[in-house]
Amino acid sequence: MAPFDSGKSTWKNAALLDATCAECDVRNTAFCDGVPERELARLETLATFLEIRSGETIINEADPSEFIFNVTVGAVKLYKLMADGRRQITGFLFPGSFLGVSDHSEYAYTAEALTPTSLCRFPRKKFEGLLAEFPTIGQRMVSILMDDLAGAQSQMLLLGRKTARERVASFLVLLSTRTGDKDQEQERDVLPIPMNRVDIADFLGLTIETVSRTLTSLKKDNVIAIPDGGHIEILDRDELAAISEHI
Amino acid sequence: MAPFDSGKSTWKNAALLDATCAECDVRNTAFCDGVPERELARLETLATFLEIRSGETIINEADPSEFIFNVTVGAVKLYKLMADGRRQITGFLFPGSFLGVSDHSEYAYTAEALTPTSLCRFPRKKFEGLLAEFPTIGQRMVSILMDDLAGAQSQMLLLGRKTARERVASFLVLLSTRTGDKDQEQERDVLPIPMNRVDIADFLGLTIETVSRTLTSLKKDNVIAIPDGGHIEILDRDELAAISEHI
DNA sequence: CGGTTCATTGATTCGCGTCAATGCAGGTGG
DNA sequence: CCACCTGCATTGACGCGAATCAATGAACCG
Repeated sequence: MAPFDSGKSTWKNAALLDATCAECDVRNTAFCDGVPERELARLETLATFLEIRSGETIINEADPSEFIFNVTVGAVKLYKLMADGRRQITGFLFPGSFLGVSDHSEYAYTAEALTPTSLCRFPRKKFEGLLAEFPTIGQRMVSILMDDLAGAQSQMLLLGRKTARERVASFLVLLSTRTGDKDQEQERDVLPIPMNRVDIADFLGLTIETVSRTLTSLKKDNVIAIPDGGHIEILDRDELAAISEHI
Repeated sequence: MAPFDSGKSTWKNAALLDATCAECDVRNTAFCDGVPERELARLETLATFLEIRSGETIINEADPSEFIFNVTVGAVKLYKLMADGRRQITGFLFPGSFLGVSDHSEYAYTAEALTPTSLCRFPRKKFEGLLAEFPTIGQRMVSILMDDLAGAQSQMLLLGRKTARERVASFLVLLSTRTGDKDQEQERDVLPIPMNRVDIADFLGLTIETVSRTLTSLKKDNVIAIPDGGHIEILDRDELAAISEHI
């Protein structure tokens, strides 16, 4: 990646796309599922479709939360920073995920594209109008946010109480449930890993060295294989799940 | 507390109360704020009012999520357990808080009363009907759940990246913003601490010994005072906030 | 009073972080 | 084509912060 390309650009530089809600890949998983088919044109008038390059920032923590987003293609990381640079990645988003959680009127996290990513964007004000107009969106949003909150609780258990080995195993189990639904290599359980070691470490509350050592250890125990940096193959799923919960 | 009293009872043993939504203390902070005044009677037909003793369980992790709750009086802890007994407290709830987050159709956590607690309860199915009937409830719920999610993200930063000293300081700052709004001793910053050291440790991802040592250290540095086990006085709020973010 | 529970304090251990060196792939230019 | 980067991952040596193990203190209560 060219130097002027990394980290500094935002959605404001993003390419605008000419997409439609009716043909959207995540039509039935995002909150749009709460909008009846015949009203999709109405939804579309409020939506803007964006395309983001890898490494670009979508929203910044503590900025005013003017928009909400749905991820339609790609992968996104969410993180919070401390003043001295310590970072906690609070989640990875994949197609269908909601993006733009705010505490009162400010974004609660920074969001950055891990891969080339497509999004649809709604102004928050208009979105609140939509909630009034289509109560089923509210039901879908409550369901989505509760699932996200349940995921956050599980991550708190991981960060507060699990060992490094349990964390890495949990991460792989989690990843395997979130990605690769329509891949052909499903039975061989080869996970694409769109994030680097730094991201994994900052997600698990560890260092890159500990992540690396732990992956090596799992490899030595024939639980996983590492064909290349971008992929991990799960050799023994039951064992991995057992390690993740210390059974 | 008598032995037969601890941990085993649930809301099924709870005393039923004869309360009203109109007179409710949290009428304007809970999702009920989304219901217009004239429709409160309608809301009330769906609500059951409960009173729970200290130490009693309100819901159990992985049980079917039949109900949702609002806390109206008292304090509640939420936690997840591992098979070997390790525990992570994922939050403390105070009056106005929503209770009953579920992952699909199962509760995501166990909830237990820290003090004598009053709650109102709604069957989940009926609640979904309410969402359809009063879209403003959906808006309130989205706002409440987003605030909870933002809080969960902050806690992930704490658990993943903060030192013991930073965690304890963060906890005290957090507590001071959640409790004691209508107390007279506001300016002296004396926090009531409804939870014991084990609960604090399990919330912060530490041990009781580390919590105790850290509190002693903060006391020695004249940042806090500990008049008795149930209270902590904040002597230097700015310093405490600085420690919590390592500035 | 003894008994129980909870908090504090001290001594020691250990898992993971820190520091440092090496490996390895991809890109660039002579 | 190969020498030389540069960025990321791996591996090893060592140190530290928090956990563990253990003892003591303090409050409460039958």
